[in-house]
Amino acid sequence: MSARKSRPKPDPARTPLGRRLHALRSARGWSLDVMAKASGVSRSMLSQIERNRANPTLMVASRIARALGVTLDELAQSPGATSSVTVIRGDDHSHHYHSDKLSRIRTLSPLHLEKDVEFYELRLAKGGALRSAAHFEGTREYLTVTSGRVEIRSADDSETLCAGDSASYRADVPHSILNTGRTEVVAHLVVIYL
Amino acid sequence: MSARKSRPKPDPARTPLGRRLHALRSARGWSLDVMAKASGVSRSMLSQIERNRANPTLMVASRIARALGVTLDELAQSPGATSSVTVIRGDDHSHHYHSDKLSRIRTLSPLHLEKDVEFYELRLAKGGALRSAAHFEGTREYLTVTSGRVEIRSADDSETLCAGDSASYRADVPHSILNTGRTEVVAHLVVIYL
DNA sequence: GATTATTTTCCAGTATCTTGGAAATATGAG
DNA sequence: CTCATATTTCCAAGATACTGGAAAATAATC
Repeated sequence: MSARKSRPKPDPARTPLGRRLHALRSARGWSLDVMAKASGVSRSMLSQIERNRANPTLMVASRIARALGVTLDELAQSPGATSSVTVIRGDDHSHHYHSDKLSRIRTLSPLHLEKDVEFYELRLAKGGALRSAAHFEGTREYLTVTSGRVEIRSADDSETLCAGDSASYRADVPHSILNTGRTEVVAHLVVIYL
Repeated sequence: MSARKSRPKPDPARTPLGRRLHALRSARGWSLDVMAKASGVSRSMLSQIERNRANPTLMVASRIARALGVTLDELAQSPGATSSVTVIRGDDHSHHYHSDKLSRIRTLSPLHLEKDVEFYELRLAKGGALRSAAHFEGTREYLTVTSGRVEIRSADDSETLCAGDSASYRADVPHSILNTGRTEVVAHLVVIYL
């Protein structure tokens, strides 16, 4: 029949999951049935997911991703619509540190490290800033402020951190760390290549 | 009371998701209520997920991952059957540091950090050692030796590092860092809760 | 120990995920 | 066109995800 019952589910669905799944499946010429057998998820379910009439459980989504050979993030997360900065407030007692007059970054792990982790000690004089271009996709930075106040900018998000605060944010977009306080900033930075 | 209703859900659950979530949450000192507000998922749901009494939808899982600042894969994927010890040789120039006579660990990130990353500065006097019990499953440590020589032991593997070398290894098994050289060891350690 | 506050778990109730099988639609052959 | 086959969508039915508030357990304070 051509007439719908009245649009069963308006489904605001900001998730492009359905479209993504359909693209991936049809791209490799799989029918719903084939896909069902490959993933262990029923044809009905797959159909509903593709039409955005249901958002699957993590378990089902995981099975689908595995059958397609993609990661969950590749399947679910929109290219860059995820949050950029996550802030966790720490307690107030700032660690006392000796302060220099110059801004500098000291590498605590070998430069150009062939690893997926690097870490640094950061010192920003008043007004100093560290601006970075986009790193490899999936790169993430973890910053802990030991003293001073800094502003983190990643993509469109912006957050201010005080002594004791920590933040993690995407580093695969242009990002910067700014000293917005009146005192020197001492912080420690961990960069993780996913 | 003490008597269970009869075990409501045996739940074969090969997914360590609950444990992972609990680890990540408690690692940053968040209560269910705080986590609920941060993620937009109800306390009840979070509690059930942690106890493996429910597997969330992709939407809910995504919210949780975003609140924690981790990717969906980091949250959901299998613990990662990666190798135990991975060694990367660095160049020789060791950073010069002043040496103490006593072994000690200095925390560069707030103790009981509300993050899934912690890092320390390690100082081991001659013959000193740091032995750790198993951490949460999926925990991994990244060690960079600034000076001295250390031996890393994780599970059955053992590797010796010199100044400038880095190593990553599983920390969800008993592991230890030993000063096997004649000089003091200075190293930096990053602990990541997967 | 008692009281208060905090955190976690339990408990309906509602919404919806998930599935097997039945309709509907599309594709092909003769 | 008719029939047969393949693919997708629709449809009950059962299971369970998800939530808000109550109860239980835990921690903190006096």
